[in-house]
Amino acid sequence: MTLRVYNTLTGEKEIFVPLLPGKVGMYVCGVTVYDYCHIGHARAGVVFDIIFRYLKFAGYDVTYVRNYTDIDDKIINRANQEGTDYRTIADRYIQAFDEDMNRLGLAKPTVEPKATDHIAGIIGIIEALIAKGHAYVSDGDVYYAVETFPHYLKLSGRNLEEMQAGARVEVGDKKRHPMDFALWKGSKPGEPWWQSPWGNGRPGWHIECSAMSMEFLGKTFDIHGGGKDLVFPHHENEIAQSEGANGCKFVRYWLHNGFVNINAEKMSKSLGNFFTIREVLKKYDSETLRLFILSAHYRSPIDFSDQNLEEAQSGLERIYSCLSALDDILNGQSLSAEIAVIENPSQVGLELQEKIDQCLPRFVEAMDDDFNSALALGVLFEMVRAANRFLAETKEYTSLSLSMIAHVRHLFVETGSILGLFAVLPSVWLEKIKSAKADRVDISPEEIERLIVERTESRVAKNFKRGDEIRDLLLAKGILLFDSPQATTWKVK
RNA sequence: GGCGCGUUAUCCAAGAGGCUAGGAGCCGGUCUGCAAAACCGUUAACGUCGGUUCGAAUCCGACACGCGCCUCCA
Repeated sequence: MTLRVYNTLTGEKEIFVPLLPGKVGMYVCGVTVYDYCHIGHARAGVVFDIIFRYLKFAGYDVTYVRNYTDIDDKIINRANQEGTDYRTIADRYIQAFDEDMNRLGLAKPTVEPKATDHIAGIIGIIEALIAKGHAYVSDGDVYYAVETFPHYLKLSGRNLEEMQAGARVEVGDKKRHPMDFALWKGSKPGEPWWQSPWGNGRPGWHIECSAMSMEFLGKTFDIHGGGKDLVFPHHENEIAQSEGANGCKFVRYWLHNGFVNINAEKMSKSLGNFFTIREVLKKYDSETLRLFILSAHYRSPIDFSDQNLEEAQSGLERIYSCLSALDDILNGQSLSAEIAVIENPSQVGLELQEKIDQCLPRFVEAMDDDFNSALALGVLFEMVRAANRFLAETKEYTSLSLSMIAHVRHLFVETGSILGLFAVLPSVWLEKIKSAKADRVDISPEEIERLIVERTESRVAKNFKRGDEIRDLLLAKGILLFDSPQATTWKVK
């Protein structure tokens, strides 16, 4: 397997070769903890979660660092609004972040450092930058002099002159150049502060990521990720800081995920068109949200809408229904060695065997191509189709067919562990969806059960008219009935 | 204004010079008292105009439309 990744720095897909064979260092920008996370954060979390999982699956020893930026103007503003201190705000939203990511089923990163635990490292880098002439002190603040770094803006492919042309950059009177950015901010009265060679103050945005990545991954490491909106200025500034201070390459592969849109427009706090993760998870199951996110390539924009989430749910239901049927057979059948010493696999059996053989290679091929989860899911849906067909046409399960079914089931466990899907017992997941839908319907399960009993009695008495009336009545309330020889079951449309 | 990205059937969405993507849906069929689920079958696509090529959704150019970054943002 040869992994190829799209590198923002070069604008091309490149063969992934880690710095040290068998090891990967990966840093992903987490969040500034001043509010609840929205679906955009969920996407970034899920995308880098599957990248982390896939790298491990590919045999790498991955060190995955995802930070909390727990000191920042926004946090301070929020604290002032609520009349409390910055720590209270930061801790509250760190906890909320952890809850949200946990519910989304994200694997824990190797390290989750906080900016405020790395003030010494931050100060060290700033000192190095001043010593090398990349930074200057100005009235208690320290600024990075962007003109001293020749590669500035190499990631976003711009140049300083163009940036200034139509720019809305305010020239701070403390700055030498309008594009210079703060490394250290002197604290105003009432603001949190740490001691530094330049007086009491706090770090600027950007520097904490340089410090924490260097602490855990070294001066040069393999992968740095984040949302597209971080390319400029955040990641551009990180490069300037780290490469300016260390004099060596900072990051080998830059990966950026696309936005979540609402009606084709970017979801963002400033536009006010965002949904928090916890809001969405009230309505949709977390694996549904995951499937929705993974059904598009991570670099493309995705449009968040009820219709798209419901389609994702239907798709996931299709998979879980199949898995549930597989489980029923595997749990219900005991292997009888006597059956079929010689088996002639049927046509559907041969098809299924072919899909089984191709499943993992095709899945891996898709993921190797810049983590093409949408294509990988397509492979799994083909597996579902082949398995359903096999189940529908197989009357007696021989040891061969049972082992094929077990193999299919295992493939979903294996690929699911990479995508973070199918982690729930199928019967439990299906039941959960059913009851969640039932909550939205204007009729109680007890009432439904009562009507089903009445309908069954009518049908036994060949009173199909009454039976159909009841079915239509329930259908009008969004309840579908399924008759089988054993019993009548129901689900919400 | 600068830089960049996108436009695939009813909708969502992969693919990227000749090889069935996939999902949701529509319409037939099997099953069923009639249905549903499941399965089978069928349908349909590459924004517009040029160019390169034996062959173009795919490469090149122009145009149109949409979006993003250039200000805090995942």
